[in-house]
Amino acid sequence: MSEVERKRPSTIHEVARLAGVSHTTVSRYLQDKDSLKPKTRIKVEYAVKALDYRPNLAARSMRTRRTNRLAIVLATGPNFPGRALSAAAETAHQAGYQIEVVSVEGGPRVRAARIDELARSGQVDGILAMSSIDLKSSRSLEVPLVRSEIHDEKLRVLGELAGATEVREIIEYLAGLGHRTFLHVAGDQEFSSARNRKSVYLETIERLGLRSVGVVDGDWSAQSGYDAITALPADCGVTAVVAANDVVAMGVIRGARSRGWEVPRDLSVFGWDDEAMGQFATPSLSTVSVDREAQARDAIHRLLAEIQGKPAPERSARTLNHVIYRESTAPPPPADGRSEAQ
Amino acid sequence: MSEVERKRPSTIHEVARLAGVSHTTVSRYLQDKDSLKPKTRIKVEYAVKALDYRPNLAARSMRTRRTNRLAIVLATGPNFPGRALSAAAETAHQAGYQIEVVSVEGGPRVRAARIDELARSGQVDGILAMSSIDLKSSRSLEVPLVRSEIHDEKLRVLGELAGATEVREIIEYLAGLGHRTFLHVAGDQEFSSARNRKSVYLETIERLGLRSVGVVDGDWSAQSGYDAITALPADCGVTAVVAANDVVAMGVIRGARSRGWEVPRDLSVFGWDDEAMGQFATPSLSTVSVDREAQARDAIHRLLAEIQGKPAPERSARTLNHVIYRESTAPPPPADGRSEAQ
DNA sequence: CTGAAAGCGCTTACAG
DNA sequence: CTGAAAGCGCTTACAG
Repeated sequence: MSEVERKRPSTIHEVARLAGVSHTTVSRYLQDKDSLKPKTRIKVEYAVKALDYRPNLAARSMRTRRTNRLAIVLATGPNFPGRALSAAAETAHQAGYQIEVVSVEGGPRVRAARIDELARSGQVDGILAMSSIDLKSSRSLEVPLVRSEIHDEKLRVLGELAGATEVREIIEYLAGLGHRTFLHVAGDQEFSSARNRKSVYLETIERLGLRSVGVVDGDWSAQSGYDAITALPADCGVTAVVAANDVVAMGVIRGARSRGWEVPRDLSVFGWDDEAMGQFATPSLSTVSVDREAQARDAIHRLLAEIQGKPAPERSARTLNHVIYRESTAPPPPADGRSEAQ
Repeated sequence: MSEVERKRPSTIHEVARLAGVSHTTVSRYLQDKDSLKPKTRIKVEYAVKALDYRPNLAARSMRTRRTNRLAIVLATGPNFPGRALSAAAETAHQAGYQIEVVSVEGGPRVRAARIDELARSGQVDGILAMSSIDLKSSRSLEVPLVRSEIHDEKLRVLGELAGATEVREIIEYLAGLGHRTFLHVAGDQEFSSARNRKSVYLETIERLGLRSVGVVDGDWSAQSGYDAITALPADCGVTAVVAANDVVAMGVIRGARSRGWEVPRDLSVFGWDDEAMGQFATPSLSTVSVDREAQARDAIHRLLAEIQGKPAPERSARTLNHVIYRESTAPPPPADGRSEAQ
C-alpha cells in the first residue's frame, strides 16, 4: 500500500570514491584481496563495510558471461519433485550456483522450446531437464544440458529400461509366492517412468508365462487405483496388483476392501516410492524405495562437470532403487485356482 | 567428456548489420514492433529469424534494472513444499516472471542474511520468504519482500494465530463427541506452524476445561507419532490425539494398533494436510485440508503488486483451510470415564 | 601494486 | 520513423 522507501544499492564507484582508490582496485579486491597492498586493502575493506557494498551480480555476469545459475526445467503438476529439487538446490549451492526453477505448463515440445530459449538468454550456465523433453539435438545448445530422463534413453539402448530391474523383481517375487494372475494400474503415460514400468510389466508377465487381466492407465491418483480395482469383474482371478505408486496402491487397497477383498489375504499389492505414510499404513505397503535426492544430486554433478569441462563423475550409487517387502504382499489365497481355471 | 561445440548466441549488432539498420532500431523492434515503418520492420523481422536471435537477458536487465525474476527463499528439508512452489512458479510465469528457488541450509538468521544479499544482488525484482526468517526491518531492503509467514505475525497481533480456527474447531468437535483427555504430537518447533498449533491446542484445552496428558514435540515424522503413542502409560486415559500432520497421524494410528487400541474405537486421531493417501487409508484420516497452492499464488500476487506499486490484492479465499471429518474420529469408548476418574 | 581505457549487450533519452 | 551517443555496473587486458 504505502510506498516503502527502498535502499539503492551502492556501486563499485561509490566504494572507490570513499576508499580513495580507483574502481579497478575495488574490483580487484573483490576478486582477490591479496592482490592489494595491505594499506590499500584496508582502505577498501573499510569502504566496503561502511557502504555495506555487495556487487551487482547482473552486471558482473554480463561482463564475465557466467551467471553461476542453473535452470531446472520440469512439468507443472501434482508430481512436483520437491525433495529432489531441494537436494539439487543444495548441491548447486555448495558449488556456488543458484537454481532457477522453470516449471512449464504443456508437453515435451513446449519444454524443449523453453529450454532453447533459456539456453541463449545468458541467464543460466547450464540446464537440467527433469521432465521429458522433445529436443532434436541437445548438442547445439548454447549451454550444457543434462537430462534426468537420459538414464532411460541410455539404458534403453542397452536393452534395459529405468526401473526395469525392480518391476521384474516384484513380479518374480509375487510369482514365487504363487501368484498367477496380475493387474497393473499404470501412471500417467505422459511420464516416461510410467511408460517404462508398464512395458516391463507386460514383458515380464509374458516371459514368465503369467496372466495379466490388463493394464489400467491411471493418473497417479489414489482414485485411479480405487476405480481400477472396483471395476474388475468378481471372477477375474486377480491376486496381485502392481500399482504405479504408493498413492495408487492405497486406492487399490481401499477399493479391494470395499468389495470384501482383504489385503494381503485375498490380494497382494505393490506400490512405488516408499512414501512416509505407506510404512505406517495397515497393511504397510510393499514398495520400491527411490532415492530421488541422490539422483538429483548426480544430475547436478554431471551438469557442473560439463560446465567446467571436466569428465563426467561416477554415479554415486550403483543401485539407487530397491524393493521393500512389507505387509501388503503375501501368498495368494488357496481358493485362487478356482476362478482362474478357465 | 568430448568437448561439445556450443553455439554462440548472436547479438543485436549482428541482427542490425544483417538487416541493414542500426542496433537501436532492432532494440526498438524488440520493444514494440509497430514503432517501425513496415518496410524496416520486415527487414528486421527477417534478420531476427535468420539469425534465430534472442536478446541477452542479462544485458537487458542490467540496463533496465529489472530482471523479471523473483526469488523464493526457504529452508531445506523434508517439508519441501513442492506443490506450493509449482503453483508459485506458474503464477509468476503468467506474469512474465521467472522463479529462482533459494533453498538455504540453516536457521532463520541464515535465511535472513541470504535474503539481504539477494536483495542487493540485482538479480531479482522481489523476494518471497516461504520459511520463517529472522529479519529486523524488512522495509530497508532494496526489493520488495513478502513473507508467507506474515499471516502468522499479522494474525497474532489480532490475537489469532494461523491455524488457530482449525485447531479450535477440531478440539471442540472432539469434546462435543465426549472426549475429555487429549494428546498433541507437535511438529518441529522450528516451524511457526508447529508452534502455532501447539499453543492453540494448549489454550483451547485450558479454555474448555479439558485434560491434556501432554504435548510431545516431534519432527513431523510418522515415527514420532508412533513413539509418542506407544510411550503412553496404559492408564493415561487418552482418547483423542491431535497430530501435527497426516504422516504423524499414521504413525499414531499404527502405534495405537500395536498396543491393541483400535482407531477410532478406542482412540480418535486427527491429522493435518489432507494428503492423498490419508483419504484412502483405513481408517481414512480426519484432517485439515490446506490449500497451499492458493496460499502460494496469493503470496506471489502480493509480491507482484508491491513490485509494480499497486495496492495489495484481495485474498483469493476467505477460508483457505477447512476441517475434514473422516473415519479416524468417533465418540470415545464408553469405558473412558474409568481411567480418567482421578 | 595501481589506474585509465575498453567493452560485455542491451535500452533510452535526444536529435534529426 | 531512425540513428548516434551515453550509460547500466562490472571485469580485464594493458600500461606504468
